[in-house]
Amino acid sequence: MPLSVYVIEMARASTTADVFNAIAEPRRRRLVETLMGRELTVNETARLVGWAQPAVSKHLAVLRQVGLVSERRDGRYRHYSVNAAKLKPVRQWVIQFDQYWMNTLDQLDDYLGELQKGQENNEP
Amino acid sequence: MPLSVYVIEMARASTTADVFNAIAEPRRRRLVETLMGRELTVNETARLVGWAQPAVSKHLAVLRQVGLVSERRDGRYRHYSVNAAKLKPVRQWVIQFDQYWMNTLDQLDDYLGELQKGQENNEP
DNA sequence: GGCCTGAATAAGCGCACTGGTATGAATTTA
DNA sequence: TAAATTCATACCAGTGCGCTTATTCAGGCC
Repeated sequence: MPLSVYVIEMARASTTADVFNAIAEPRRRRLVETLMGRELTVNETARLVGWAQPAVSKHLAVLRQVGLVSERRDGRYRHYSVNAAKLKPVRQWVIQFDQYWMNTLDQLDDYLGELQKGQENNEP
Repeated sequence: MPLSVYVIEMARASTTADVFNAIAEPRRRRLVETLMGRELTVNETARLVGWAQPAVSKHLAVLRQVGLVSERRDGRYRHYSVNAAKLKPVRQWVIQFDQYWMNTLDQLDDYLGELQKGQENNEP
């Protein structure tokens, strides 16, 4: 008699499994872009991107479950904002391979340009 | 009489739709890491990661369809390698938000450390 | 030809996602 | 209290995924 084990068969990782899965959906990336650096209500966001409100709410729920956005309640309004630091695993994973493709001057220039920009934004 | 249109309803974007979806799967990220900077056959790869050969072949097929890996045929062997530059869209998308979370000295240090490493690898 | 190895592909299973519409809950306003 | 606004959630449908096992395809070797 074989030993049976209950296995949760996961056809494809849940969208809320991690940040990688959450941002695989283009519309969720669009939401992150839209909310980055500011705070918007659901309806404001829906108007900006031009989608139906339930679609926005549901995508925001996924982003919230992986911690990419936070919700602040204010009466019947819910203000959403982005926790950009939650993108760190993705950033780290991609950046580690830079040495394998950034081998032309053009690409190195882009890289230095981004660094410059980042430094400026971190200066007092 | 309403105008009917045949719509291919895609519940979730295909894993081969773009690089974001392709690397959402942890095992495919593992394959990218394993193949990065070298060239391995399917069986070599399978032994390294410890999975069955069909699993490796199928994940490699997905990565190949989005251009993340290339296949070089040599007799009955197929050597796979990574096209790291295909990660550029992901890299660009994530990096653009650095200014929103890299605001401590620690994180800036990490950033500069990575730059240093990249520069060294690009020197003759 | 026959056999072995390397690799891709097929079949079957269970599941969770997406979009749209409709509904429900919570809060504010008249 | 009733009406209106904001937002979340339930429901439906169709689809593709990932795993495992078995099979097929292709090339090399005797």
